[in-house]
Amino acid sequence: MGFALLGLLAQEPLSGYDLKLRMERRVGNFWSAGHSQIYPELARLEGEGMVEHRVVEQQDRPDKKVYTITDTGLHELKEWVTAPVEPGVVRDELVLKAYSVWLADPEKAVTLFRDQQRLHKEQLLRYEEIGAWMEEEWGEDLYRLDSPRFAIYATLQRGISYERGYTEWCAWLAYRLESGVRGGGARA
Amino acid sequence: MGFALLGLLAQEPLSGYDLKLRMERRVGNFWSAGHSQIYPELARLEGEGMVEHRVVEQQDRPDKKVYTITDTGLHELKEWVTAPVEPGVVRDELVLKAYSVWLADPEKAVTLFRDQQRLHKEQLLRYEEIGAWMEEEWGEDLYRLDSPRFAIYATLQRGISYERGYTEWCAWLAYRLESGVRGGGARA
DNA sequence: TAACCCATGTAAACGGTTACATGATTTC
DNA sequence: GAAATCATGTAACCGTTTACATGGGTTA
Repeated sequence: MGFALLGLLAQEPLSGYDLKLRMERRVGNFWSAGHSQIYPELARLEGEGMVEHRVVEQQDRPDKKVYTITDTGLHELKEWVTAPVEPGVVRDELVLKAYSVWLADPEKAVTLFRDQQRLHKEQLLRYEEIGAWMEEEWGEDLYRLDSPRFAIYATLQRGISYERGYTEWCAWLAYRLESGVRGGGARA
Repeated sequence: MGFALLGLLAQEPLSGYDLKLRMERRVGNFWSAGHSQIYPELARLEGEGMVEHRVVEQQDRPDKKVYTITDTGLHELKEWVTAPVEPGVVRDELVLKAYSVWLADPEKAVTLFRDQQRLHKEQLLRYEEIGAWMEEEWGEDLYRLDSPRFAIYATLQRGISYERGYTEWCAWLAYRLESGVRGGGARA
């Protein structure tokens, strides 16, 4: 989790509250955390010398602690980025449901998977819109390997490929459920 | 987690150890659990009347408890299968790394993503082989909506679409990293 | 004889979610 | 006057992972 915060702070100094807002919107669409995780984690990172903060006083709003990544933190983050990853476990409740779909009423199952197809399709369209916006607004930056915009665009591409795959799978399964056969009857 | 166990027990009675073996191989490729989670969970499910067990004595091996799903358990499982799902958070360490890849040495990053591409490609090929085997061996069953084989095949299809998408994304990113530009230089 | 498989459990640690807690300012 | 935003924290709970624990039988 700490590296998600460091990844954000490597781009710009932010308060815990700012980080919370960005983490709720899902960092790179593939991570998230609530504020109750963020504040203690910032304290931990500061204890390890990865970040430091200064208090910024505000008139109309509560004062805030603005965190900055340190050289140590930046170094650790860089090391971590290219360090090998062990394959993590993927957990997906819908796929687990699919595993027992043979027990279900096919009509209800169709409803479930068509609904999910629609939701993932909507998310796909949102991602594609954002992608088009980035291409227009950020242009050449998307090809600069040392630009954060390139990295943000890269994670968005994974979002697009993920949602496209998910949508297609839902559609495939819903179609099979609609046109399939129950019981010992033959196909064709 | 309980529904993963119920889903397996709906197909056939199994011991805790049998369940452990199947859960390690990832139920439907999208769930897993260790034995330390399974045994207490089975006790909980039995307490709720979802499963029951009888002790099977063996000569050459330790005795075992074989669990069977009850009518209650089967009913609960059926209800759950078509119940709506709240969109869960996807956490992917590699995508989180991609989010900070602009800080990294591009050569090291290429190594990371090419390695991951290869791993996901290999998994894809394994899945596709299994799929081809199922189509050959299970034939018409893959079209019978009330056959467990249909459901297993359906989850495998998600595995295939997932690994294909992942492989393509890794390839896309690695390619960009190989051919990309560093610093303020223009593209083309 | 050492390692591995079968078989079943408990305990500690860890990470994440939900709930508790406070308080000022601004918008409806 | 009520609700939402800004801002920061703690505490309890829950699910998962790792480690501890035992013990007989088989294979290399």
